[in-house]
Amino acid sequence: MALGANRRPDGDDLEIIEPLCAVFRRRLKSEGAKYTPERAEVLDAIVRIEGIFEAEDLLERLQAEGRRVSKATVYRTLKIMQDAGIVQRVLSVGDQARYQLAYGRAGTDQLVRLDGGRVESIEPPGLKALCEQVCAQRGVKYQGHRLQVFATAPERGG
Amino acid sequence: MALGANRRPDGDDLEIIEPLCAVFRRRLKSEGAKYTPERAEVLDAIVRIEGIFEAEDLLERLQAEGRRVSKATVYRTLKIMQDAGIVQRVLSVGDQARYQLAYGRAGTDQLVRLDGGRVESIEPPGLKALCEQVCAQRGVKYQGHRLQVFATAPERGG
DNA sequence: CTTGGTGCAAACATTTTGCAGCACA
DNA sequence: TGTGCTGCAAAATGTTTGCACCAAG
Repeated sequence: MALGANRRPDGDDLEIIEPLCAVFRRRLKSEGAKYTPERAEVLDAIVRIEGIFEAEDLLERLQAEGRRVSKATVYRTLKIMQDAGIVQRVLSVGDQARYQLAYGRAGTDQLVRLDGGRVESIEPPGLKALCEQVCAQRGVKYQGHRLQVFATAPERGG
Repeated sequence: MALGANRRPDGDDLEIIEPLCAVFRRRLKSEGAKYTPERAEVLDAIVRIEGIFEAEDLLERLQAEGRRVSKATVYRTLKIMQDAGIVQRVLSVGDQARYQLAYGRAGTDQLVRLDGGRVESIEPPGLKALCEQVCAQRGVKYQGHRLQVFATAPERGG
């Protein structure tokens, strides 16, 4: 289901879809851009992925679902969404660009399960202060930070 | 100056070059690989860069200095060094893979200048402990972490 | 000598871009 | 109705690989 049309109030993602969609439309309008079905599809897919994804994940997912969205459009939309603050590039462990939903969800800090790929938000106490301190020491202005903590399931027989 | 030959005890990088070179040679030998002049050049360039670099930085630098090392060799050497733990990939802000010396130096945490793109390594005190604590609380095994702190030049008139 | 390494250029994978027709505002 | 958007495929990166000759051990 695309975002703009036929939205029903019973989806469990709606709490996030609704405002996100609005943010996106507002942003698009503010720069004279259009809210097209393709862009809605992309946003919808991103929301449903619920985690970190690559451009190709989106493309595969959309095509597997029979959506008619081209590679070029996925990349173009992703770029717009980055500028709009809807998605953000996250730290990549490997080669490709990876993104995550940046709106409505979470802080910027994550616990990444290396076994399975699940990602959850964390809020380590005092982290922001620590980062601000680093900046203060170097005489630069703190603008933000992002932390990934990597973990695996605890050992059983070890 | 390549690493293996003509080393003199007055260089200020030697304290790091020496053991690194040894580590590299040992590693190469352990897998039946050879210690070639090209590999020495690459290692030398990496040490002299003293920070985060991309493959192309190495290539440019080497070629600007008249070293005869090809792109392919730079990439191949970089891969070997990664496996050997001599360099590590670090978080990329843009598109390309970035590396830094992983031996004797620095961790994975960075201060990213949003104005200009400079990246430098930082070591916020207690960060690792904080991350380990997060893992402990969730009952997972800490495997590592990565932090990026974003900053801009301090305001002057604001 | 043998085995692995090098440079080159072609192959690759990912992301970007030019163009002609199409659809949103 | 006009401007921007789409898909396609070609171009543009950044990285890897095949091959013939060369060098380290």
